[in-house]
Amino acid sequence: MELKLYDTYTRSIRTFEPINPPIEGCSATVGMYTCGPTVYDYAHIGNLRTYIFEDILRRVLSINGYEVKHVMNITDVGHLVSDADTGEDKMEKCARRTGKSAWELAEYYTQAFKNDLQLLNILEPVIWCKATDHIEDQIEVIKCIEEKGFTYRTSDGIYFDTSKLPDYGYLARLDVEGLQAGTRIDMGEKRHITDFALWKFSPPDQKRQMEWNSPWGIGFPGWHIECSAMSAKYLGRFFDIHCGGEDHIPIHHPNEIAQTEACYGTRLANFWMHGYFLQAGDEKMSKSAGHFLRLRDLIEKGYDPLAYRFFCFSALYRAKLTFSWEGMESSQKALDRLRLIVYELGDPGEVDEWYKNQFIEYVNDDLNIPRAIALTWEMIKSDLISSAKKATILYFDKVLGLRLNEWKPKEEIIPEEVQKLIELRQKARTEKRWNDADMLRNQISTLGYEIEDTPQGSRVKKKKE
RNA sequence: GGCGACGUGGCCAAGUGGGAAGGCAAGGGUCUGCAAAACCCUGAUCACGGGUUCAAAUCCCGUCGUCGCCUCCA
Repeated sequence: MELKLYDTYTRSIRTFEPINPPIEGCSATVGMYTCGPTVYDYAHIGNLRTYIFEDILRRVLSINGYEVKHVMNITDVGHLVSDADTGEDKMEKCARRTGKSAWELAEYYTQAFKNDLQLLNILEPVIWCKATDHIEDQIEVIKCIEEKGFTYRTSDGIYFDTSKLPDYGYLARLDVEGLQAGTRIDMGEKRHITDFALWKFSPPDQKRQMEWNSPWGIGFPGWHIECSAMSAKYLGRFFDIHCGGEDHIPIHHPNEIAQTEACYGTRLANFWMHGYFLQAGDEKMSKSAGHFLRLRDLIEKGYDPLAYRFFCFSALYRAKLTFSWEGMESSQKALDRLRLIVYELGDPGEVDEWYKNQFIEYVNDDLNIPRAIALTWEMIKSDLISSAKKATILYFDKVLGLRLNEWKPKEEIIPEEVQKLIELRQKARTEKRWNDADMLRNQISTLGYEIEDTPQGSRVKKKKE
């Protein structure tokens, strides 16, 4: 079945074909590079939305029969606080603030990030690559760009001269002259507003925690070069899909493309895909503005990380999604219901072909997960036999990744005090002393437990605060 | 100021030329000693005003509104 994906580069939906045809007897391998985190702080749930989108993409590629070589970078150096290339390095700044070393911080936030991915059931990249582990590779690419004549030197670094690429910024359809006219940022010694640093020199008066020797002097690589260097190293000079957040469309990705075009003459990736922002109420979530929620915050409020994953399924990846606690509650409830239904379906039998094909059609239509979810509910309500429903939904879950097969109703540990009251109430009920029974139910409720009477007897569960 | 996106039932949102998905909430019902849970049922002239068309939520123009980018950001 055809897989259609939206490509930001051409601003159109295109049929996906892998660049490298399959070797006989094997599935085709698809190269996928996803811009990873800058590890100077925790990820917020808006960041995580993008990684969930990329995970869905990867899983959809898989069910289409592709082997996915998924690479994600960890940016642990060189990401400046300003695109004017005049600000500080985020890692160094954070290190100074906390009194820890930049290396320790990078390690700490990398682990925190990986932990979030795991909680969200996001498949681990096949290759993780850290910017600081690839300094030599980055220097090589900068040398190559320099040899081709695209660089110039200022007092604080080596810069990329974007005016030498006629189609610079094509990905974002940048109006370079318009930008130039409306200059709002400090140009420093840059020749053009869109020029960016490839290599920054360490400040002469200051010893940086992270710095390396290079043909141009002691310093550190610019933010964009790592992606060009590492993607070429692991996936080749032209690979299948490059992903990131929508915020990368105007700056980071055009710069990556510029570097790669200058050095290798390719536009880096065949498909450019971008996840759109999670809105926090009226505005977007932002680290710099200081208002953001972490996955941890959701967990502390009693939500399951996978309920957040499910929440992200309510909108297309290419549309903004508004976060609210009401929405979170809605997703948690829906997921709880789905889990119980799936659990009670019993053992899986045969996957239903019609629903399977319908599902693939929806997810292959530029990852229309909301529609796939709607189909899931329809399938659940259909008159298929239980074993077919179970097998079919477990097939869906290869893409949805909700761990539906692992879920079991929680065994409640009931305190003895509550257990006694339940027994008393049961006795009152058999003796039809309804007033006593209701009173006991109130007492149990005060202790934080809810009672559900079923034909098999009373079931108790802890109330959610 | 420049560029761009969006405006679908109470909330989150699919649908982009011909029957307005789905989830949550709400109301009604079945069940229950009463509840709860579960299940069933119910609802939208698609921001507004023009236009194109046999036919428009869907295309075109205008108005209003919201948001994003042009500072770092997923």
